[in-house]
Amino acid sequence: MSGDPLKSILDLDRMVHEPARLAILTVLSAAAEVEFLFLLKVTGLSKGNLSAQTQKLEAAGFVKTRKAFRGRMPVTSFKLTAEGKKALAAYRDQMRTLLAP
Amino acid sequence: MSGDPLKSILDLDRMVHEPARLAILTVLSAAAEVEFLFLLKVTGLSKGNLSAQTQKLEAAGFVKTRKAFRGRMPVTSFKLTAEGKKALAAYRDQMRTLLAP
DNA sequence: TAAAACAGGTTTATTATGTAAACTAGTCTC
DNA sequence: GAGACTAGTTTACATAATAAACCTGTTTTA
Repeated sequence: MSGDPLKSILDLDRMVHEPARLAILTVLSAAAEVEFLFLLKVTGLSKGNLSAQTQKLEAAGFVKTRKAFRGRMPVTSFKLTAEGKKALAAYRDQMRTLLAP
Repeated sequence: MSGDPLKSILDLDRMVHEPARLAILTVLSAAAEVEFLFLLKVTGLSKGNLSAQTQKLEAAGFVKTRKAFRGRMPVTSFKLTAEGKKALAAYRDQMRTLLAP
């Protein structure tokens, strides 16, 4: 199924591979929906970085953003799309293969 | 032994994490010493990129470069240093931990 | 109720980084 | 000895991540 496992390293999905985004995706993969401030705490990213990275993930089609209000305060929530789940699963498979030998 | 596995994603060693270098290190970890042109073929990197990345790995202390001649032609060879082996092993451990849950 | 402090983010600006294209020094071939 | 080739290196460019500053609205406090 797979080609050369070594050259496949160069094909790693950079959108997933970047540590900040990998952390975000990992959290999202474990819960149905997650709020901005929760992500902020569990990942330890800065607000600016978290905002930028989630926007990139959304632009890539891996994450769906939902904006709402709780009382009068804004709340932004994220969830993985089907495509995002697929991409993360593929990345994990590739990484496992690389770590195996 | 480890702290929060999520936040540890952000501590991934970037010198190892970069795909081009991860490919190089992976090859080096499987052989005592490896030549430039061999690396070029098995990794599929461009010459310029391979040269740049091996120099970074050397500057980081992960790789030792040896320059010699075969006949009259230059041959550049690389091998992992003890520090390089340690860094790669640590990276693999971290990645395995992240993929486990 | 005006001012100050805070919440929840976003935008802009600054670095750093990876990558490719062009170059170099020397060798081989015709 | 002119041109092509080998084995790389250097430079220049384009992306990218990160931090700092900013913004809109809300709550607190004096």
